[in-house]
Amino acid sequence: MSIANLVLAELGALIGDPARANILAALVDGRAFTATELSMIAGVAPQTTSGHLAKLTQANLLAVAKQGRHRYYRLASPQIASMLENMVSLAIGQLPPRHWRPSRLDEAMRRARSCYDHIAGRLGIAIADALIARGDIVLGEDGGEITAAGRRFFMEFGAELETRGSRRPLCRPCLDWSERRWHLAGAVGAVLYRRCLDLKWVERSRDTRALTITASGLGGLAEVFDVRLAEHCVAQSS
Amino acid sequence: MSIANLVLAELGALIGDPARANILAALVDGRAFTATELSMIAGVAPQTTSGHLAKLTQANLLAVAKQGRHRYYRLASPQIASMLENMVSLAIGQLPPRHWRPSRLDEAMRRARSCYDHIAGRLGIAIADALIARGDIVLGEDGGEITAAGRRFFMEFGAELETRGSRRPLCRPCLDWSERRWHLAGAVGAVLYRRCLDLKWVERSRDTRALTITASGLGGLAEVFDVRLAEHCVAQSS
DNA sequence: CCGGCGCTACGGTCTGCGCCGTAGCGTCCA
DNA sequence: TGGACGCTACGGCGCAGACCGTAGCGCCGG
Repeated sequence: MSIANLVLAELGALIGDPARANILAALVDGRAFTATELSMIAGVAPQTTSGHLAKLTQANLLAVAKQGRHRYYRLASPQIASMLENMVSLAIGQLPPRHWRPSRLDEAMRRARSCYDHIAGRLGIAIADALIARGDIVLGEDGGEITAAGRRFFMEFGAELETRGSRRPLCRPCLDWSERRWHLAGAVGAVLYRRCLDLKWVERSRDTRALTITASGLGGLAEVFDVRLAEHCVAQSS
Repeated sequence: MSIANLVLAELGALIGDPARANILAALVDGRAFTATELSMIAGVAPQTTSGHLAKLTQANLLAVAKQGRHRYYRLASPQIASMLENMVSLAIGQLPPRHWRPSRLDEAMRRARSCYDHIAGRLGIAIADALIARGDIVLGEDGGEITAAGRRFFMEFGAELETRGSRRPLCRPCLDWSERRWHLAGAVGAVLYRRCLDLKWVERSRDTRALTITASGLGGLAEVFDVRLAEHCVAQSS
């Protein structure tokens, strides 16, 4: 059949290797890592990792930025992060229904995590729900729009929406693997995440995508988004 | 890292084999095929195909139905079709920008095709646009809703929405690989497709997912959905 | 200028798995 | 009931590719 499923097979094969899957999964939070860091993450030697990175880059899945003697690799586009989360979401769903014990990390990830450059997990969904419920955002078939009220809110909130020139979709749904629902991606998702970081409402951790909600974040989220997360939803320690 | 990216690698590896990718791509239109038919499609011997089908079934990507001495394989869920189209969409987008000559088949596929059990391509998007523009459907963050007006329209249109009991989402966006926009999936997409088939507005072809828009379909679509497809958008021959 | 470091290129090894030939089981028809 | 057909199980072949050791190329700091 046509070229389409050749491409499909190639893409699948790229994701299909455990080392490469580790690399891609590590980059889903949007951060850039050096080749050596990724080799640690992937669990293989730097030489092998280099080959993997070359393949992924040639397929335009990764973008690379030289900085001195380091090479920083990151996902080439947010859509790729969405697709990966989508695949994980579906794979977990299709998994044989053995009830695995939710690990502590998994629980933290389910609560709130970064997905490329926006927020996922229960927190991400709660924010999306709030914005939609109050009419600030309408998700359309090709990504959705921000209403006039929404623009006003974002301005008050201190989240500058850069609408000039960027061909990036303002607002796009991204399927959540833990909650099996959609959260906000696109420029809106990015600017919300950035603002929450600036306000120190959430903090990213060193080596995982899980986000911790701070005490001030708990108050702020409740006030601004009417997001009332039960106490047990906030990290106990830290 | 956690179990999530092991699952990711497994899923990728399943899709990553050319024979299996062919099989999956053939099933994306929602039809069920026998093992032998799929072996022809995949281009490998029946024994090999049998192994592939077993793997895909064990991973819950395919569902199988025995009928006499035949075994009909189909995708286990519409979400899988969405994910596959999503992957193709992204892979084509990431492709090196060599301008390939659009083949006749590709053009037919871009015009209108079936995607699992709903309509994709320019036609699918036009219908989605129309329904959203007139307020029959509002796509929400977790799939969208049908308005009261929408329910009225569907009833008049003769498309029965089965809301009882089914846990299937009524309305869900599905990314279109040719147009790079969202079209309607879920129960709404299915019932629309079914109705268009019943009305003989579109006809499926034997061995491809491309749909041909009939003359009566051209009129009906214009009348009901205000979809005005230019003449050259309708199949010249046949 | 030299040594250390990050990264990549190349060659060889080895495992995994895709593939088919043969064979066996169940189903349908004459 | 015998034979054709659809499908799957098993076993051996062969190849792609993942992996690492060695080596070479840029970039940095002293």
